[in-house]
Amino acid sequence: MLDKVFDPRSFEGNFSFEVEASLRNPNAEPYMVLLPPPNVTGSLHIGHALCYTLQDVLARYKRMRGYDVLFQPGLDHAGIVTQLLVEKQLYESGIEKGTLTKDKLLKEIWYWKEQSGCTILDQLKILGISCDFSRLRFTLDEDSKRAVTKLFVKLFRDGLLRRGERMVSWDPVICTAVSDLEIIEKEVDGHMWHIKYMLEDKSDFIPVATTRPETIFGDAAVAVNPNDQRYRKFIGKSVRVPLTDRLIPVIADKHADMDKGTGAVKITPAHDFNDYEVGRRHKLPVIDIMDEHAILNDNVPELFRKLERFEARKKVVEFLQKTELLIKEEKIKHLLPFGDRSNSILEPRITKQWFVHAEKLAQPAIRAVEEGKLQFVPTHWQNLYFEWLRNIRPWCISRQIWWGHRIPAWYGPDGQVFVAEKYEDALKQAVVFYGKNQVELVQDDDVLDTWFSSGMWPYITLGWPDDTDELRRYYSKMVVVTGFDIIFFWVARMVMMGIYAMDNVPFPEVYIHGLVRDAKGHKMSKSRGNVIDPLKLCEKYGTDAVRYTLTTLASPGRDLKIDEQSVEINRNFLTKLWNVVRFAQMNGCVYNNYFDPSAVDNAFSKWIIVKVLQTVKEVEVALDSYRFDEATKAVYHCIWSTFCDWYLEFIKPVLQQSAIDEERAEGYNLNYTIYKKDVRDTTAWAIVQFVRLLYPIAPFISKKLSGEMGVMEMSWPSLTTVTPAEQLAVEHVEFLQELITSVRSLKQCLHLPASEKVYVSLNDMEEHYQKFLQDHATILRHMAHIELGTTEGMSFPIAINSTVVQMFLMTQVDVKSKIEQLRQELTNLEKAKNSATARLANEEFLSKAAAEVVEEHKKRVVSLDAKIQKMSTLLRNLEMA
RNA sequence: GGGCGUAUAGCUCAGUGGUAGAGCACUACGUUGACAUCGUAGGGGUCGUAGGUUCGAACCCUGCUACGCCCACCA
Repeated sequence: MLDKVFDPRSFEGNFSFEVEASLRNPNAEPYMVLLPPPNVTGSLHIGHALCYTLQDVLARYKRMRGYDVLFQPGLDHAGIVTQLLVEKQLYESGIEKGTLTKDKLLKEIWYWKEQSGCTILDQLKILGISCDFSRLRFTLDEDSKRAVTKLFVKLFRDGLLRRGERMVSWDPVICTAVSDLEIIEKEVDGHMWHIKYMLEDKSDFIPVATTRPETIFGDAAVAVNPNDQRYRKFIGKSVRVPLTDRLIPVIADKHADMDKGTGAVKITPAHDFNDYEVGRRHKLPVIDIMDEHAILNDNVPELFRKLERFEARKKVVEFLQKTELLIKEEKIKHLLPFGDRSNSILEPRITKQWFVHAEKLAQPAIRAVEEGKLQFVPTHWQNLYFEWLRNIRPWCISRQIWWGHRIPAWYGPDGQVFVAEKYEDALKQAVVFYGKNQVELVQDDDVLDTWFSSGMWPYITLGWPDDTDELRRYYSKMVVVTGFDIIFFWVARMVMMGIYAMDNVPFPEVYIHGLVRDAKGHKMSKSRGNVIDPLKLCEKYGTDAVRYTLTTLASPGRDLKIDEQSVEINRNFLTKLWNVVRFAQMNGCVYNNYFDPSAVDNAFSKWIIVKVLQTVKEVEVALDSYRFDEATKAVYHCIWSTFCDWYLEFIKPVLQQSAIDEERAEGYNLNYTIYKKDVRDTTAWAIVQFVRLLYPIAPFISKKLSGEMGVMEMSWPSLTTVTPAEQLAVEHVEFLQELITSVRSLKQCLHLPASEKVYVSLNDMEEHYQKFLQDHATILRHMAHIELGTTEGMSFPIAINSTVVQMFLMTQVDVKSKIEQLRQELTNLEKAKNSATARLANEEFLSKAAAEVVEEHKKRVVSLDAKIQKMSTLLRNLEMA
């Protein structure tokens, strides 16, 4: 027996889903869910909870539908994030940054990974995520290293990867290059300084505007637009770089925009992306004035050396003012690039880096989506994917940090590069290259962008580069569920690298969920203080309630607004289900394995079976199309509004012996012994189906309750077809529902107590309805204190479906308000009739609308007309009474 | 500057051409046997706006407005 009080914490811990997660069925259709590997440093936030819950719903659902499901977990080493975090912790424990050797720091990070890497895995287990933990992979484990090295070498040999000196975005705090995606643009307050660049003979000057006066020492030219009348006379002349003696040319270049700044722009090839290009066009010298920490180097006048960039800026402005070269200073707001990890302003910098020729890899990835081999759900996200891939630039994959995949490249004494999977192979190449046996090679110090290994995740986890059974079986049979914010970072790269290595898309569908926001629609953030901790919610309301809430909020293409109240509401729903099972237990409803839903012989059971099967179908359709919201709503509605509110109320008199005795005494002709058994079996059967439908979403309570009902295995409900006899039962029950609701409503309107006895005449209805009502007189009495047959007292019309029946009342009541209401009802009926009639009078409607629509309108008019006739007659009687 | 999304009841959201929906909130009534974490009934919407297509538009098309997001540029 279940406890009276529903407390999810009392049983959740009893279920571990690891065994079923690891079961493989080689004879079934393969299906894989690829868990986006969380960072080793991570802990579960609400976004993870959503993403992982949806995946778990899919995994469990597919398992129940008989698929061979591989739910693959993993952890990401998350290069920069992890290294920064460990360095910070070491710093807090007294170890200065930069004092540890590379080996020691790596040892510390590995140690820390072992300590904390399990945190998020434990949290996944709390959330009930049923991935196969026995297959857990790490993006930096030995097999991953082998795969990453292999792919790197393959890319290099195919000419898709090269090392080159280019301008990259440089993070001067972490001291590494970063990729375009790791840049966050933020608007900040700044200044625009207008500076005089004096002609060589000091006869005149060109005004130049800049936001970065400290970079004047790197200037190689001043550019003006060739069409700019103001400055045409200066082209070809030389101007002096302020605060120095250096002369630079005035050049004509379209890059100079006449409408921006002063129209004359300083060209600093070493410190600006555009200027770098201009410099190349005009073969200007590249003067690098900063070191890796963005501190000014020896290429600037002595006064400014060793100054940090912002100090230097102040000082330069100060000296420009002193020397009267400063024309004016304006306050402006402008966007600046920040590193997403260090939150420092990035510096364009020329360095040697490894680049992937992404443009080439992107083409088949674009085609895959164009040709429908890969579909985004919802579809519109493909626009974002296309936009990025069609404008993709070379992907800088080298990082000047220590934690990550070491780049498999070695350099000879003259800098010649040898790329190979192993040192020995590189050495062989070098021996051949130099034609001597003794060559000293040094391996590249850099590591790879974290997303390089993540991009390979679909096949790394299946054993690539080995040709494994799993790889053949599950690759391209998987699904990826993730947020739109990593379509570029991860999804696009998995597709590019997947097609490149495997010659096929890794997954045919990718589901993109929304962002979890707070109740007001604000992004959750620590600084805002509106972060919702999913684990705390689980603790308070139960994991199932949290999972259910996230699932029901997952409407396609929308962000999710969540608050505690919504979790509470769904907890209430689970409590309801709990109480349903208690009710079943109290009334001897036990699941019978041999119960045949098509053999039941009473209308109510037939009706609820039909409703349950409809719901099963709805849930299947919903989950097959990633409509998580619809799936939860269908179950919710069927359990609460159909099963609890109606079915259980219908059957209470049957289950309660005293009522049955009474019924017998009155001589009705139903066999209540069979009836009761049918009803008990059906109740248990329905509950078991509900629990099965809910299992993917709320596994803990489902497991618990199915156990209570005597079922352990979690198979998906099987559908049987609905026969005409069942259809009639459905009609009867729906007729009864309408009658009961209308009588209740009528009583309330007349200010009568619900317990007031009323009479319903059978005269106005077809014979099979009469018989049905007579057979179930107890139920009418039980649910609405309705008696059948009498035609005395005050008569009230009740419109049901296509007919109007009469309710009789023995007591005198004030009918004024009811008459008012009935008049309104009559008006509404007439309005509906008129609108349908008007349409039928329209010849264009008749000729152009679909035949069944016209037919439906005709039927509607006939039915409405009959109702109106009857209703108005009865209303007149009432008004005269 | 280019692109995407959203706008339906007080709130959160379903609804892809044929009689406007759900949950919550609200109002009234109701608790001694599944459940007050509840039940019964009820009120509440000119579907952002202006046009167009159509016999018929919340739904399709165009413009506009508001909010959110992505990309690019910025001396």
